[in-house]
Amino acid sequence: MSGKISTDLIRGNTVTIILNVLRQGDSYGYEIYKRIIDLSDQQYELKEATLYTAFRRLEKDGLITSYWGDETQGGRRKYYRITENGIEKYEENRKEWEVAKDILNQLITGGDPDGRE
Amino acid sequence: MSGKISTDLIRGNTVTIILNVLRQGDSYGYEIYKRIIDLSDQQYELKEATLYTAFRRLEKDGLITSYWGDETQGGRRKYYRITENGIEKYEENRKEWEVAKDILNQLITGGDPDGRE
DNA sequence: CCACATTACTTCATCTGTCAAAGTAATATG
DNA sequence: CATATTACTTTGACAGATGAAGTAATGTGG
Repeated sequence: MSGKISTDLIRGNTVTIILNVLRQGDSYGYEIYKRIIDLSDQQYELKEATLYTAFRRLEKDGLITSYWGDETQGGRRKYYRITENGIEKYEENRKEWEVAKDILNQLITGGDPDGRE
Repeated sequence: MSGKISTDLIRGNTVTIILNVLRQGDSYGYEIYKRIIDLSDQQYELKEATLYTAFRRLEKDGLITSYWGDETQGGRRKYYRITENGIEKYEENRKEWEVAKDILNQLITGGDPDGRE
């Protein structure tokens, strides 16, 4: 599993992916990490380092906020919540993806000399 | 036009896009540059610097070869031709894109709380 | 005839996102 | 009690994309 698809094909979608998970409710790093592997049918693993660096950026940009969970006993968990701006950003990115997908299809399969298009 | 879609959404597909153009016949830098803008309906411009750096890489990797055109008068043109390995690479990348597209759709729109999926 | 747009190619420094690696620390399990 | 798993963090390195600057020839409108 994981690493099945080139990371460069995902690049630029990381933020949208994280925001999409958070749209479904507050969550913390490790859970989001697992959720993404799950959503991708074990075909893509967003590495932890990437995930946590993205959190920093998202928080700095005001697209998410964070708070520590109140686990009295044991493992601390830092929860993330999507903001209004985050939701807007998600909607934008989603639309952008729909457009990019079509363009990419055209660029990758367009003008096919084998007539498969 | 151009720059409409984020470059990070295209990243990783540059090579596939170039190989796809060359599958349709030998071509030279500037023509390929124009062709990509054209194929994308003026929505995406692969910058010249990106294109030419990609040529270097592709040639080093044996996916394309190059030769100077015999324009006796004026503007020199360096033509590129796709190799057997290049064609194989294209087929691979194309398949990888098909897979990545589905996974990305799932990751970006999956588990939608608005029930749009 | 000349200024400017366009064709055509090149190089280099910089930026950004991704990730390997290494680490800390607690809990669960056999 | 050793090992796996959960959970979070930081840092350095790398690769691909691009801005910017440059060279040079040809075409074109005035």
